Amino acid sequence: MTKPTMEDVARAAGLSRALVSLVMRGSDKVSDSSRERVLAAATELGYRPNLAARHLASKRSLTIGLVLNDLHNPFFPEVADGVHAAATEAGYHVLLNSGYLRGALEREAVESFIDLGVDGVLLAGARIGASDLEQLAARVPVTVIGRHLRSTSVDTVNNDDLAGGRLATEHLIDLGHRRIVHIDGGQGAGSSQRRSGYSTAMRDHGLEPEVISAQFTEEAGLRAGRRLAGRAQPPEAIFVANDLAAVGVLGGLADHGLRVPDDLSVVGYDNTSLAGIHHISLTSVDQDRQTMGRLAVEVLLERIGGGRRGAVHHVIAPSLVRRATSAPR
Amino acid sequence: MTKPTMEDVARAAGLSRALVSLVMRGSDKVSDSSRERVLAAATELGYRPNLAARHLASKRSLTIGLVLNDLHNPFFPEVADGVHAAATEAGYHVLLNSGYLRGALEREAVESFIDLGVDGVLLAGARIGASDLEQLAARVPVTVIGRHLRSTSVDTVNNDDLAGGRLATEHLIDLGHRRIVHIDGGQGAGSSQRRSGYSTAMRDHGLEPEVISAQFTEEAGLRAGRRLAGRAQPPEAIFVANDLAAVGVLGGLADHGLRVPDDLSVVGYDNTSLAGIHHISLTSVDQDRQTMGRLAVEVLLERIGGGRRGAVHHVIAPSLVRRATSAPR
DNA sequence: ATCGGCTCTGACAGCGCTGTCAAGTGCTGT
DNA sequence: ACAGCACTTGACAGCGCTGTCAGAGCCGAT
Repeated sequence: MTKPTMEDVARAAGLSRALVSLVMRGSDKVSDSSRERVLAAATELGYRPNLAARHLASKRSLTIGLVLNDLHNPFFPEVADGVHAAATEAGYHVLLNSGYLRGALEREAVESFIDLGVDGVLLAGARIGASDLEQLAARVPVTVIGRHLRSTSVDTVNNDDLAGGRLATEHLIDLGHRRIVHIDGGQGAGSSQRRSGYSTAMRDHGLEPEVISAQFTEEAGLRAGRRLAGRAQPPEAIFVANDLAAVGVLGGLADHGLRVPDDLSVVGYDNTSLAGIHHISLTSVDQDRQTMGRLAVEVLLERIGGGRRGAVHHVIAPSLVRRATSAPR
Repeated sequence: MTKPTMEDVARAAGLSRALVSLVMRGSDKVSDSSRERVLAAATELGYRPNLAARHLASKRSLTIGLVLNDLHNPFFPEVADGVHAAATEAGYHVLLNSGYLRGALEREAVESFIDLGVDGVLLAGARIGASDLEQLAARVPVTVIGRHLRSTSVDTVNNDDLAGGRLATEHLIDLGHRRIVHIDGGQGAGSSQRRSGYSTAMRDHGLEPEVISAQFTEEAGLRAGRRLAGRAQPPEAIFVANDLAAVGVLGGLADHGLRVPDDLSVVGYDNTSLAGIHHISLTSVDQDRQTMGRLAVEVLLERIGGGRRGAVHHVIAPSLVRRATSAPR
């Protein structure tokens, strides 16, 4: 009933506790036959090393903590998939926590990871301020996903939001649209880069950019969509700063009887599961979140293991996924 | 740079290590002044108790593990919200992990929680087999959310799927529909109860039930929707076993030019964020997942603390949320 | 017979904390 | 002045493991 310890395994295998410890740590100084006997005894007893004790003694836990800023946002699960896959391959455990959209809870989540003794922390969509992040990085290796930072101690993994903004815009221009409006993401991560990608693409083609300021929420998109649909002359196309807001925009347009893509085209950003839903089928800019998650783990483990000093800032190229909401003029 | 220990705090406060330990454990045998000095020294040094050490010594961790079966399903985040809120109030930490939709990984997630020494495990939407769950429950307190089990050692928290199925069906009947089809969720949790809720409600009103078997996925809904839309005489209304599949159904109907709710009504189940999206606006049966999460924590803590023997099976009442996909005939 | 080389043992200290206990310390009331 | 009380101390064992080390045992090779 009580959990078996190393002692128990050693006794069952008829070998010493030290040897069992060596086997558990994967030492190569153990003969195959002994290893097998130990392993057999361990599975027999259902033995599993006590991580708390192991960590206490070894100062490392082979565990990394992943804090997702918002569980509700379909952006994050896929990042988590990538993180989980890469970490598992490297022999690390992943602990998850959510910031529940509040910076304070996010901090608390990170602190509790540190208390538990994780070897490193991954923050996806962090709300925590840049200076707090620096302080954090002094205590534990930190990698931030989905937020651009000019830090020398915090590694980051991002997609190229500038290129993504340009990509979306040029797609619409290629389709023959000229009056293209951008609904932006306010203070949201990557929002300003996406906006300037849009603006420069427009200007490069001799078009006048028009930005409507909003947020990364459905509600904000809905309002913006209604506003645009209510105009005497609605735009020919809209590039929205993320999928959630884009779906809101679709709703707002539908309220006014505007048909997508017959009357106008809409492009989103992030290519979340939402965009892929057949009933929505939103053309969107994809950032390969799975890869971002993997990359983040690699970078983090590098820092944990090698003690790299300088920060690494990875930027991956976005791509466009064409669906049913964008069509030629 | 290195993390401060109790020793350090004691020295800084000019008190003994034993006293610091008492303060950290919230003992009432400490004078207010000493308590304050200790606390002041602790915050000064940025001291945080090492959870691994604490757990090792005390045999309890004040931590519970929450395993979400699938991060991608919008059903779960809200459960997590409730769990987090209730656990925090009770002074417990919550560790999250995902089963990434695979039973084996789910098992692994639970095992790693146990290795870490959580005081109890919460499983939301567990894939793990019933007998495995029993075995698990012998090792650690377990509560399962969103799955009906007839266990004497595992507590459960569910919504009343039977009543929910009836609710959805009667709503459609009340609207004047008679040829109402149910698209079910196959082996999915609660699927069979929802199905029989539908069937009995139909029969109670002298109507003939018709069930199309599908799954809890958008893809399955899409196929079923297309199939129904292609009929010479499509049904007047469809009750779909969950929101994701219902959204698929909407897509399938739209493909065939059927308008919702003008040509037929659609009702989903779960009232996920998907249903609330304006552009979708799906009438759906709501299970109060936040409350379910809270309840699950209460039940779990009861078992952890009191050592209750028998199992508790909570069932909460679902409610209908009317939106734009259902209308009078 | 001797010498490594390999494998294994037993012992020990230590990780940071809990939990218990006998033995203080200082203060109060009488 | 002395008991009684509330608080504090120091000591110790222990949680399950790591990590290191001297040394034992056994093997084949020289």
